[in-house]
Amino acid sequence: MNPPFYYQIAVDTPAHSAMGGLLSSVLTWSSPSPLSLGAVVRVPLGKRQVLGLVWAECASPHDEKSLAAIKPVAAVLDIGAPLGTAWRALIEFTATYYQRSLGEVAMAALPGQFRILVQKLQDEASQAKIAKRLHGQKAGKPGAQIAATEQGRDHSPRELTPQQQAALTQFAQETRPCLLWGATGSGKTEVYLQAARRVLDNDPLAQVLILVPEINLTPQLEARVQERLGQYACVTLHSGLTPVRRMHNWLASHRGEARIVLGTRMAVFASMPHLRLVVVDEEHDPSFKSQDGARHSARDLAVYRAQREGAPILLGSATPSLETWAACERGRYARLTMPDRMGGAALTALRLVDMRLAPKRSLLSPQLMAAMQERLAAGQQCMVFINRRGYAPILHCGACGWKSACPHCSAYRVFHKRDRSLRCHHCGWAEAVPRACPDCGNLDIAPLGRGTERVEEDLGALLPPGTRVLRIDADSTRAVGSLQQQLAQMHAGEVDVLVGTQMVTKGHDFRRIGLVAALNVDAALFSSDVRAQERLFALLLQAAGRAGRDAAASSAKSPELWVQTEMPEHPLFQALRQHDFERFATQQLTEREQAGLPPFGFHALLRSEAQSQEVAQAYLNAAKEAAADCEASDQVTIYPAVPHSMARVANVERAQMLLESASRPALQHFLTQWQPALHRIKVKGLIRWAVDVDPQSI
DNA sequence: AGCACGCCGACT
DNA sequence: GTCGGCGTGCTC
Repeated sequence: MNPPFYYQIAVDTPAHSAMGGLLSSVLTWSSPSPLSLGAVVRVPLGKRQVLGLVWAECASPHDEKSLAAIKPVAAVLDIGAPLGTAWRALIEFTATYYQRSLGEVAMAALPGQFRILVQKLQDEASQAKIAKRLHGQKAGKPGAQIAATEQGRDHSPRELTPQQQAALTQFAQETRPCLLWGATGSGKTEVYLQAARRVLDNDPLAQVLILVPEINLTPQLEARVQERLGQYACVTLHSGLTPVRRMHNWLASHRGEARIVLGTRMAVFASMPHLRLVVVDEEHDPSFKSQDGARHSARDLAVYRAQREGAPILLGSATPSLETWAACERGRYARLTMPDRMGGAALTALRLVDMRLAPKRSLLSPQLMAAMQERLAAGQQCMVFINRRGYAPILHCGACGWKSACPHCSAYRVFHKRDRSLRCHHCGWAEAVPRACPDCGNLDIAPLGRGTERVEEDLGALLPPGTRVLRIDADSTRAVGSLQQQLAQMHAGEVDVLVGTQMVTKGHDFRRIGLVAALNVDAALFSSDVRAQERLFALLLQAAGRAGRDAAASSAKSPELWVQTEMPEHPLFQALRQHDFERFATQQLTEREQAGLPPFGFHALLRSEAQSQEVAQAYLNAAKEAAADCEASDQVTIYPAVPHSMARVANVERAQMLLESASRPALQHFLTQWQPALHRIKVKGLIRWAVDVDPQSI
């Protein structure tokens, strides 16, 4: 009998070892025969069987005790080739940079269906069955839902505008990551597709990764890819796919069969053995930053991955993130500029309404209503954007002051008139609207503020009878396909006025919209969130881009973006008026440099959750004390522990502590040193804690 | 995270 | 006398 081989295998056991660190989730198993690094395996762990990834070979342990604990690997999942060196490097980088265990990151990056297969099939113990499900070969049907490859159709390139051609040429010559800074309607998508075509045409194995911020944007880009690059197999990866389908698409990419992978942030972890081009569309979008588990930025990881694998990367946006913009200024990234809208479409004009002069508590100013009526009379459509769904954000009793607070969260429940409910948008707690004030019995309880439902109602009352108002938000689009159906109604001209949340500002071209109005934007101007203004600028410019793509074609009045504000003199609006992102970015970056904020300083948050605020903060305070002994702690400022801005959600109190450093490597080094101490701290009643590197908001 | 073991209150 | 509450602790 030959001596067994020993391997370090990554498994999902958060904080297994009190040592913490990268390898805290890597344990040792044996195998009678050699295994490939990157092989996906099933291993016994305690009483269960779990998914594992072979990470490294290791020597037989010398001490008897740990040798006795080692069990053999139970099975190897046949996924074709093992996961490659580059993929494993991406996982290792992610785990290190975002301070998570290797196993957690690796298991989250693999299709969830793998875990289910391991559990389902362990009693059947049939390798053949596992193989069959992995390949999905039932009666000759192809496993992956790969878009049909049509050889016959004409997929010849579309003629590019000179600025598109220039951007493409420059991109082909660049070795640095490239920002494609293109106005809304300048044709960024066509540049992505041509760049992809070049790569795919020249290399029969080449694969292209395209990331989009939202699942809602995949169908239309998929259609464009199908139309322009239909001869190449394309798969999507996003949370809307069934687990089995996602696994098949993932495997198609892993095997190199899918030449184009199109997806949301999860797609950055697709195994792509022949990755030759990465595109990140709307790179500034906050959705690229994961808000659960390992809080990674898919955009930043895409940049790392592309550079690591020598693939060119194109980051597209009309309003780039200030991080990306600063990287261009420093020459780390190249900037490709496309200022002109295609077909010479007119720039949307900004109209500011000074709400200090409007009647108190009115939301729709008379000027805005008059302008909308004018547009409607001219046969144009209007869009009203308000980032609040429901009827009113608060229900309020005028007699005793009762407000519709959520019993489980530090938030108010939103009044939804449609189903007469009070709903908490944070924990989901819902109740029927009380007939009278629950505290004093007063019958006269009133909605406070406005959401999409109420704006829809107001518009119905204020606009001429017969005006067709449609509302699009998370509530109206709950059913599958309803978003597409509602958008189609809008395109078909069956709607005069569209009311919606953020959802409607992204990606959809409504050619007949002449006027876009943004309501209730002032909160962002006064927010303490460092990125609030950046997000508002992007949102408003994006909203402006929804209007007037056809304006040049008709003799109609040029398109307008209406913003109602109590601070029309704010510099953000002055830059927005000129569609001058550069001016806005320069001004913001100057402020951030002076304040040492990103991208001039670097942040991490230590977050904690407990039944009480005291316990949550006690953990953070203990962590702060332990920090003094860590290397590089002199280069890191640790701020006092404070309650999270939404302190309680679903009866859990949340606290956080900000860390700041002028040096990214110093912060990284410090965090790595700190990690074991964080694991060692025991505070009674603590539910969980986590480090969030490069937090989106603080 | 699971899933054990383990040590104290209300049931057949 | 057992069923079961969830408090600590381990998983190669």
